[in-house]
Amino acid sequence: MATIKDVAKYTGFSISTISKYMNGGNVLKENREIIKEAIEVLGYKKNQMAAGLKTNKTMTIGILIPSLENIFFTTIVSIIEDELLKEGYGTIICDFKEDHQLERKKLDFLIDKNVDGIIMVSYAGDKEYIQSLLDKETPVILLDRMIKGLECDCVLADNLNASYQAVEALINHKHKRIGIICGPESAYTAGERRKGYVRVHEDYDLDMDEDLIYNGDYTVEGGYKAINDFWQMDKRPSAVMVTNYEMTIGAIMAINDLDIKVPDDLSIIGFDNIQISKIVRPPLSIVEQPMNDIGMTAASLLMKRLKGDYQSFPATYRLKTEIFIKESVAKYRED
Amino acid sequence: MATIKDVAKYTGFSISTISKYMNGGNVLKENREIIKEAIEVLGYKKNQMAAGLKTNKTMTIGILIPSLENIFFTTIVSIIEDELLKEGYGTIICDFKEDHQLERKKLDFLIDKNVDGIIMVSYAGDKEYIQSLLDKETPVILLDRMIKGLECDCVLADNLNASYQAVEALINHKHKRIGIICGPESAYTAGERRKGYVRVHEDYDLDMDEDLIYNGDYTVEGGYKAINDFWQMDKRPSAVMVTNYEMTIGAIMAINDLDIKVPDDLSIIGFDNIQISKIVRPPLSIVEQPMNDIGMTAASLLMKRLKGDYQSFPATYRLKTEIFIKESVAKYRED
DNA sequence: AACCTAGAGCGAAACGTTTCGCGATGGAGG
DNA sequence: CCTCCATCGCGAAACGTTTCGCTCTAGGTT
Repeated sequence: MATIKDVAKYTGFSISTISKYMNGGNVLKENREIIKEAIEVLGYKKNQMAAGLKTNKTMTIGILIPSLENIFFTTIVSIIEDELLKEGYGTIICDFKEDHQLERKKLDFLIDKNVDGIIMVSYAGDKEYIQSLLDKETPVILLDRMIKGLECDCVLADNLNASYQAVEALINHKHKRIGIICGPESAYTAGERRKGYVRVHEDYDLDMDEDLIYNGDYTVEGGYKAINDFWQMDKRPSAVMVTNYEMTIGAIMAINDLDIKVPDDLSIIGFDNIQISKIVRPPLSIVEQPMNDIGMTAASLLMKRLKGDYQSFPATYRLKTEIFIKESVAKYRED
Repeated sequence: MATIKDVAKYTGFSISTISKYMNGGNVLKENREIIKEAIEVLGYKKNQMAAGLKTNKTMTIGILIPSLENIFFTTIVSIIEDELLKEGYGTIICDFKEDHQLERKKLDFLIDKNVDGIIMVSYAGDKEYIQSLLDKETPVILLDRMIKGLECDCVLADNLNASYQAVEALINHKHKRIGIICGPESAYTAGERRKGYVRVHEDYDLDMDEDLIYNGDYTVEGGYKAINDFWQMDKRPSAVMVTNYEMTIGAIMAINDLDIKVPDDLSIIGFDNIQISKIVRPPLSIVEQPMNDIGMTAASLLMKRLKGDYQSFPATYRLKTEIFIKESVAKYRED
């Protein structure tokens, strides 16, 4: 492998001049050509480790997500990865299998790897630890969920309005008893989505039945159980919205098992994965998060911070969701 | 950040002794204790970059897959990542968005990052380039598809037997006209899955109609079109097997749109994702690849190579698939 | 004509490790 | 008692960069 030394020898310049060239410093135009050619001929590539030893930069970003099997996160990661690559940054992607213990461990691992910055989805929300990273000038971008009381950049979907609009659509279809299958109280997103539900009821002056707010746990089983519970009620809801992908799956399974007719017996709006809306019958209405936007925004915000631009820190980007109403939602009719 | 120097000063030993300790060399037991404590106190962490500069090891593995949005791959990646982490290796994960051009570019990127080894799913199958890596003693493990004419370690599912068994199951249900929705001719996996179809027909002495072998392209649209084509035939198949996940989705969409009754009008076996088998009605029969096995095997094979053990190179691990027959498959009845 | 300044290139120290070869010690074997 | 060898620790060079401060030149400003 050719080193900077070889290039220096080949061209007759000093090592420092080559280094200058490599880093975009002032070098005479004609000499630039000479060096460029030499690099070509020798196949010289900068040794990141050696450079990093001096600069304390690894040109590597750590990405930490709850699960690599969750397409919502991996889609975003894929976008981020591409954006960062354009700037010469590599990414180390870790998942913590939705395990609070592991989250800390994997985060530690990333830090050990000397990443220059971190983009993460935090469940545990270890305030002190993340603060200590920020103090060390390691930029951290929070994805999908904020951490209360922590001053940190954050990019997420507008969860409140997402559920607001979904429930609003149901109200416009004349539904009066609308169920919502929420996530765990501990999850930031779950709280926001619940708020949207509450607010739209207020705005439309609609009575709210606490029993119709189901506290799930963002798992398939949770969604399954929720529908079963709703169906055992004396006064069943005529419509229901599910607030994440896994529970949507579970809800559909329950609907199948209970032979509930959609949308005649129940209207339903799911969450996150547009693809499943196509394979179930009837086509499922869906709230879709702006994954592309989230990825792009997170990447460019991180780049900004890496360049030392801490303008408007801490920034929070709350990006608009989209709602697709399909045949799984119908006008409410009294039987 | 404390360096090895600080530890040396603190303990009174020389730098080289500390280094020796760090790398498991011979150090007096009592001194080991002293050093251990010093490291604790000072919070010393080895600087990978400095170490790597000497050893030419980054302790980083590159993983390259076609798409981060394909749960089959990400599940495997997640397992690999965990296994490698146990050995202190980090992973840089790239996807090439199913784009042959990008594959090479991303691979270059990984090489530029000085990864110690590579685990990849190759579509383009750039024989020369991968050979050049192997020549440079950079271990490469191929996942999911082999590259013809390249001597390289490889871990994949037993695709031939996967489709053999699926079609065999249909034959056992008395089906005579069985359709198969294959992948593109260029894909190694597609060829194997086709072979299984052919072989089981031979073994059971069943007539084979070439028209029932549909050459798809592993996309949702491809699966959709395949079912439509089959349904326009004079002599429709009574059962069909789909040979990847995306086409399975497409096939189900078509079945819904055409109002085909499963399994009365058509029995169907899908591929890869056990989860969708639960949310469609009736429950879908599925061929499942041993993702866990694939990941574990790939990781441990790579570790072996990294340690310089090139025993039985090139090794090919062909892992058994599992088949789950559900209600989407029924006994064939003449109408 | 004298003075400045910006541009261009150079030399050397520094980053934090690993590793090679050497010296010291001490116990085992003859 | 001498030799030998294994164990333990040390010093110094090396890995491939970046960067600071220096010199030199050429052109522009007074």
